Amino acid sequence: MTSFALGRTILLVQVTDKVQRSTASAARREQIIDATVVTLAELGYVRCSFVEITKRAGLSSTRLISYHFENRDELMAQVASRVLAQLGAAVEAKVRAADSPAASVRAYVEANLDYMITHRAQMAALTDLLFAGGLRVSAEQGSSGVDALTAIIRDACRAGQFRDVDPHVAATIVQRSVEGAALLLRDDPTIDLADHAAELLRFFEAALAPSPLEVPTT
Amino acid sequence: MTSFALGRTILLVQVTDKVQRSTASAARREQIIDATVVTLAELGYVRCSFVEITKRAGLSSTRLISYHFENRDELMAQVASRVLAQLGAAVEAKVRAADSPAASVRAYVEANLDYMITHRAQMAALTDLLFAGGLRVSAEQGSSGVDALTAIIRDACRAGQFRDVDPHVAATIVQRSVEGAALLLRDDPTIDLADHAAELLRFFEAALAPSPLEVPTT
Amino acid sequence: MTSFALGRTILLVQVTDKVQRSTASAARREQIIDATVVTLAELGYVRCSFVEITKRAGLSSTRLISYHFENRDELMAQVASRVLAQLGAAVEAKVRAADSPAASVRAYVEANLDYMITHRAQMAALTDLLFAGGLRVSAEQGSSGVDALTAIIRDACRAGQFRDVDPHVAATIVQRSVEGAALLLRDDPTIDLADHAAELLRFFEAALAPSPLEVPTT
Amino acid sequence: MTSFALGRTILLVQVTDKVQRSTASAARREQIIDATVVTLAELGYVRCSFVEITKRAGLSSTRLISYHFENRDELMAQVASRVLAQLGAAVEAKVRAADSPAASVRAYVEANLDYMITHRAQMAALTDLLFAGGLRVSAEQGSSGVDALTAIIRDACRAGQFRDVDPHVAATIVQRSVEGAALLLRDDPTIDLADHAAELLRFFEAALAPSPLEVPTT
DNA sequence: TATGAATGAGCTTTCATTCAT
DNA sequence: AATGAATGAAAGCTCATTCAT
Repeated sequence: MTSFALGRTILLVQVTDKVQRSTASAARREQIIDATVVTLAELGYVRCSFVEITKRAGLSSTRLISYHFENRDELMAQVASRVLAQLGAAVEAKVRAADSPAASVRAYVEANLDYMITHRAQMAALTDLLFAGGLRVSAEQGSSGVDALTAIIRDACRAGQFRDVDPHVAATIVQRSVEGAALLLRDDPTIDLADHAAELLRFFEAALAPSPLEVPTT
Repeated sequence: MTSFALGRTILLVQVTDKVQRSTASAARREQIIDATVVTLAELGYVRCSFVEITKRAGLSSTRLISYHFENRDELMAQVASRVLAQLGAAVEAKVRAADSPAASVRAYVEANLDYMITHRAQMAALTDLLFAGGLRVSAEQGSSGVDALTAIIRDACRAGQFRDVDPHVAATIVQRSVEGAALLLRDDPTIDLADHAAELLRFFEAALAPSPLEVPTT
Repeated sequence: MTSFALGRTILLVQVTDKVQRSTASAARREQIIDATVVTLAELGYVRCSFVEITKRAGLSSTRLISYHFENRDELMAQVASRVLAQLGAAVEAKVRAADSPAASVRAYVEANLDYMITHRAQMAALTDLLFAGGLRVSAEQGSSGVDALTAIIRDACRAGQFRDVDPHVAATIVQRSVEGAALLLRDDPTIDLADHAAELLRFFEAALAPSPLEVPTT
Repeated sequence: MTSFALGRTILLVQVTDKVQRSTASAARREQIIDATVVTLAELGYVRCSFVEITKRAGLSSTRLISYHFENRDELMAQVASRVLAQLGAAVEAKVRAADSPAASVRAYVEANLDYMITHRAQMAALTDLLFAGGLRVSAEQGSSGVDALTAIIRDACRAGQFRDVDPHVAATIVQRSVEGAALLLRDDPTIDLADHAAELLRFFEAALAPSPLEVPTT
């Protein structure tokens, strides 16, 4: 749902879940993915080896990872995909519940920061994958956050509910600021993101609010 | 000058230029740093190995790198330091020449984007180092574009030249948006950043412009 | 029928067809053997792994191969046995139909080359197994084209229909030249083997033709 | 010098000796190549691992092999190249010393078989590389044996010293028969190749000798 | 008859680094 | 200042095979 289309882009997050898998296998994959998230958050992409994942997952050997995933890249892509889906779902739910453009933007920002706070390992893993791992998020999965925001802002502008801004640029600015919060959190895990979110929203609301003088000047 | 104090923070950019070095040695170091910039831009942090740097520098063996730099981390820190200094100098010069807060912000954004356009490899290398490489800019080095921006915005707010915003949050938003441009450039090297810069500035100027209803506090 | 008793001799082609097997099982084995022939021809002995065979056979897992064959060696031996039997039958039929020693030799060479042309994958697989795979053909199986040829030539020599040559050496030379054709075919699949066969026969007929000065010993 | 262009052909023996190497390094490489020959002869291509080579070479670690050779393929190619060069030199010397076409053919056959007898490990290694290893000998290195023979036979035919045969086919037959001897030796290390050589030569001399009736019949 | 899951042993290769000149 | 040689550790991956159902 969110973009995070940053970093050196080499791999593509491509989910191939069309492959039929048994329940047991799916559970194993889940287990491995979860352990990989933890390992990534703890050691970073470079040191996130099969051995370390195996330790954290309590597997009998690294061979199990090779067995369940095509290769390291596929595993990492699956991890990113999983986290992105989770984050996307969380954000989408809150945005859908909003009843005005301003509320949508608010929901978008808050939902993102909320996820960051409550899913620190997932965020750390995701950031690492996208930056250090050189993972490129596929178009669908990656840009939908900015795209959704763009649509919301565009509509609000047309309806006169937002000031006349370039919707895509505005959406990008919001997105970057949201992403920036993840990095603040990384640098200082004790930071109060709720506060930061409030400040961001104050700024964006002021920036997007229709100017009282605008109508007359038109 | 710029912040970029993001990413997994493991290392500190610590410049050891106090050590006296011969001219020949300095030239060698320069050559290696340049090749490292290219390698980072091309392969990313993870795959930027001594072997790859050696190839691009045309060195006889990786031994030369080990000889001139304490270790991989020192080399990377030197690269970051070098690029940050260059970028900082470029930005600082233009910001100093500005004669108003609005002009300062404009200069800041434009100078950053200008540097990105004209120094793509350096920018790619820097982003990689700071995001993926987990480099933390030391206090002196990264006296932070955000901090400078914050000061500018704070003064402008007090003088009533900017709307009453949280200066640090505003500065952060500007900084993230500027950094985001680097990523746009990476994803699409043909993008017109000048255009993007203009749009960003339109947005920020509107967001920061003093409300006509606000009474200057001074 | 043919020799090919070459190569690093480690295994013995040992047909275990005494084991009673169901029709379904037999069909599966056939399917796997066929896929193995294709894989051998395509990738060579060393890289002909269960995984690759499985892909080409369209099996669900390599486990099916382990299930139907004792181990890799048995599978390979079965493949060799199958192809050798096929080749042997083809050659034997034509040689039996010949009505003179010269015609027999001609039939032998032509039948071999004919098989190579019409069964390229089988031939490639067989060559790989016998040369690279280190398969040794068991006595029964490989009652050896060389032996058959030797007998033919010996009889013809005694009857004065062939020049007085060492029958076994002559047979070996013919056999090697025939095998060599398989390699020509492999190096250049567009080669005209019929032409090559004709040239070979011209040579051998001249070499074996009784000297006009020799008096038939019979 | 000789062809042995048999087997699955995947790699190319390509000597890149243009690279300048120090004496010590060259000695190491030689040592490793020699140990590889022994290992190949002893275990075959498949089981000829770096570990086994290291044991036989008395190296401190397999890392030394990686250090001195680009990769496994390069090592194997170097081994083949080395043996082929040695064999080629031995054969060439004796063939050059011959003073008639018949003597040349005799020298060629004898020199080849002689090398096989006196360099069994080398021959075993070479056969393995070309068959099991899927090494393809480059044009220059590979076919020069057959080419040289072809030229000799062609000249002799034109001069009336050999019967009118297809020179290339005749050369190929000789070459295949010579190669066959290597395989005889492999199957039965106690075989008397000198005897075999003599028999081969008797056959070829008879086959190539100008027919006494030929002139009149023309 | 078939299959999913698991496995241990082994492979080559890459890495930054150190020893010694 | 430079270099060749060597190195240990660790990595991901492939292999045929076995356990269990």
